[in-house]
Amino acid sequence: MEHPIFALRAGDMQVRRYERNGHTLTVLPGATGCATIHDKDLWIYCISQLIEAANRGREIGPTVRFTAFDFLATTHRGTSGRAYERMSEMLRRLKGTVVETSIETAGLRERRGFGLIEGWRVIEKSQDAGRMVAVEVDLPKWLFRSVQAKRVLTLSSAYFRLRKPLDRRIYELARKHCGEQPRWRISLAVLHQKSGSMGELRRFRFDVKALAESGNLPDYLMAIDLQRDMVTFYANGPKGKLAEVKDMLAGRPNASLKAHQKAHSARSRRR
DNA sequence: AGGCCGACATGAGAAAGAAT
DNA sequence: ATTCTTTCTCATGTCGGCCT
Repeated sequence: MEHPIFALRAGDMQVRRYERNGHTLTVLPGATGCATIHDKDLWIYCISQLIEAANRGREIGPTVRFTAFDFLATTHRGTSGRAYERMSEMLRRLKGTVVETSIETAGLRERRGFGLIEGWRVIEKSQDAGRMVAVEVDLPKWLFRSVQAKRVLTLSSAYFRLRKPLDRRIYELARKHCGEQPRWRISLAVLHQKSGSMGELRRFRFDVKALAESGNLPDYLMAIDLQRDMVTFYANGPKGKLAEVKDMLAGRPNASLKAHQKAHSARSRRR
C-alpha cells in the first residue's frame, strides 16, 4: 500500500484523498471513525495466523478464527473489559472504513471500492453475557490473495512495541522504501505526506526529530538534515548481529521470552 | 516558527475473580 | 492448577488551540 490508509488518531472522521499520476485513492471513515494504525494489528495478526497455518501444511481460507484473548495477548494489549470493547470497536472501524481507488490507463478509468475486512463475527456465551469465546474475521479477497502469494511485508516483532502511531507509520515506510538497501533519503515534506499525519509540518518535523534522537526506530538509524529539511534512514541490517544484540539489551519479546523460559525451567528443576 | 496545554483516546501492568 | 477475563490505576499518544 503506497498511501496511508490507516489514520494515526482515533476517532478521525476526515475524508482523505491522495492523488499521484492519474491514480487517486480516497479513504472514507465509517460512522465510528476511520480505522487506525492500531486497528491494523488485527490485520497483521490475521495474516500471521494464516501464514502459520499454511506453514504447517493446513488448508487456509479468507476466514480467520481465533479467540479474543489470544489476539489481545499476542499484540501486547491489556485484556481488560475495556480492551475487549475496544476490540469490537476495531472490528467496526475496519468494516466501516471504505477505500475507493480510481486508476486511469489508456483513456479508461476504473473505480473500485472496498472495505478493510469483509465481515466479522463474535461468538459470545449467552448465559454469561459479554464473554467472547471466538472471533471470526473475513479478510477481503485481495488481501487474502496477497497472503497466498506471500506478498506481505514481514515486520519485526519490535513493531508491536512501538507505542506512538507516528513511529509505527515511519517504521513501515522505512521498511518498505529502505528495506535492505543501505540508505533511503526523503524530504520531510514528502515523508509528512506519506505518513498520513494530519498535523502541521512544523509539528511533524518536531516529532520526527524526537524519534531520530530517541533512536527508538527498530532496524534503522535516522539522520536529519535541518538545512535541507531531509531525512536519511540507514539500514541497521535487520538480520545483522547488531540488531540481535540490541534486541537482547532492549529486552524485546523473542530474546526475553527465551531467557524467561530458561529461568523458569531452571526454577522448576530446583524445586 | 517553536513550544506547551488539554481533550480525548490508547497502553501496561497488577491483582483478583471465573472457568475449565 | 492453569488459563482466561475483568477491574483499576497510572502513563503516554495525537493534534487543535493558544501563547510567546
